[in-house]
Amino acid sequence: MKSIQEQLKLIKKGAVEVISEEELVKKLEENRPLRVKFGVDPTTADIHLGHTVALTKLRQFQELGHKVIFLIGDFTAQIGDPSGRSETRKPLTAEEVARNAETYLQQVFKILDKDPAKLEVVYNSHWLGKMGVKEIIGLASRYTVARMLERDDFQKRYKEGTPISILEFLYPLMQGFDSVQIDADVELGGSDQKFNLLVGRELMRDYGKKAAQVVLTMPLLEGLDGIRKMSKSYNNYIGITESPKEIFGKTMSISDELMCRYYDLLTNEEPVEIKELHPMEAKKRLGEILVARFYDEAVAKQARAEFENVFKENQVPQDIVTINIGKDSINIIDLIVEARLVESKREAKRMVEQGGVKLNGEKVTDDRAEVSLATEMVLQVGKRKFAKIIK
RNA sequence: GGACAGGUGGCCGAGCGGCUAAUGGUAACGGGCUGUAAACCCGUCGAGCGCAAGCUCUUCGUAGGUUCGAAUCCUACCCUGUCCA
Repeated sequence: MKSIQEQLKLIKKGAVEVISEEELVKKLEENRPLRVKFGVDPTTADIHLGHTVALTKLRQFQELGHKVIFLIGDFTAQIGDPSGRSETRKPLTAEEVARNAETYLQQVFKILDKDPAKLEVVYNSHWLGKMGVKEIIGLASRYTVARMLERDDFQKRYKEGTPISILEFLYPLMQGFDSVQIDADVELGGSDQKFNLLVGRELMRDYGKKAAQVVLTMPLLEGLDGIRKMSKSYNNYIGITESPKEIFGKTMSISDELMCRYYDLLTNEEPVEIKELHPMEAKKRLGEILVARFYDEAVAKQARAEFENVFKENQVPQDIVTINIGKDSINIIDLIVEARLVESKREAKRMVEQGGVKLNGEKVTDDRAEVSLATEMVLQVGKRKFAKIIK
């Protein structure tokens, strides 16, 4: 086992905050596998690169000989969280949650070690589902409104006059109660989770635990736009189950600045080496690393080759959909709609007007053009939408 | 329980009887530049018909109503916030 100092160094790598380091050292000195809690809400099935930041950290804990307690918030997911923005999240059924949790775990196992000594998967419906009103009230009595409003997100919304439901006050409490149940030594989370994690600390003390959990927060990964955090609802994410082509392609479209950040948070590459490369080369490498992580080396190389083929040499991608029209000739607009490359005729027409439509590499400028389907041809709309057209 | 304010296109946010498919910003999409970068510039951005000028349908919380005509006025309901109790 590594020395305390070495462990500490690795644990702190990339982290935003450790609360508190002293307590962490004390726990490490006990020389036992620590129980490292990490919770997710299985509201969506797919995980993306943003999640992998924390997962990678969990993996490090495992490698240091600690045990990850992977908590599926199946109970909380069934309630529906009104938090944040305008759209209230709709409650999921038990089946949906179970299904999501299953696929979620499947993906998580790509990163975490499944060894039961190092990984325990728990569901919070186990204890939360059994709580009675009395116990819930008991839990609620341990925290005050003033303290709740300390959370900057609540504070902001309160000042702005946007709604905050009581349920949202309950979330941190339930999450904290999970820590009590699990007997967590450490809880890991994104930096936006700081408040909730801290509530867990206090609740543990309140429930008479000898030592409260140490809080470790990780930075939030910016999404493809480079501004907002990576999130499904912003549609700026790279999902780890996406095709190699997509992962690679999306990676290539990020800014150089963001690329550095991704290197930082998602890889073990040395920053110096990267700086020496041409940015494009560096980015291709990043794409390869990412694809390799979720698939393998060979697939990564292939994704890169494919990319270079398509964009540098203006070739058509390999795996495009084939559309069977069943007619001898067809109007170009109808063809685009048939091929489902756009959603309406108007949009198809705009595409043609704007010069974004190509047939076998030739730009189509007339929206009344009749296309003869005697031979197989390739239709391209915009930079990345392709379809093979056959009669 | 009472008084007041508000709910508009993916989001933010103007409009407050006809000139409004609805200013502006942002996102998205197309084109240019390039490293399919980013930034930047130009353009598009509800749908159907038409070569086109243009026509038609659907959209401003929900349901009704007034009017030749409503996102705009009235009524009821739903939702949100503020202040008072």
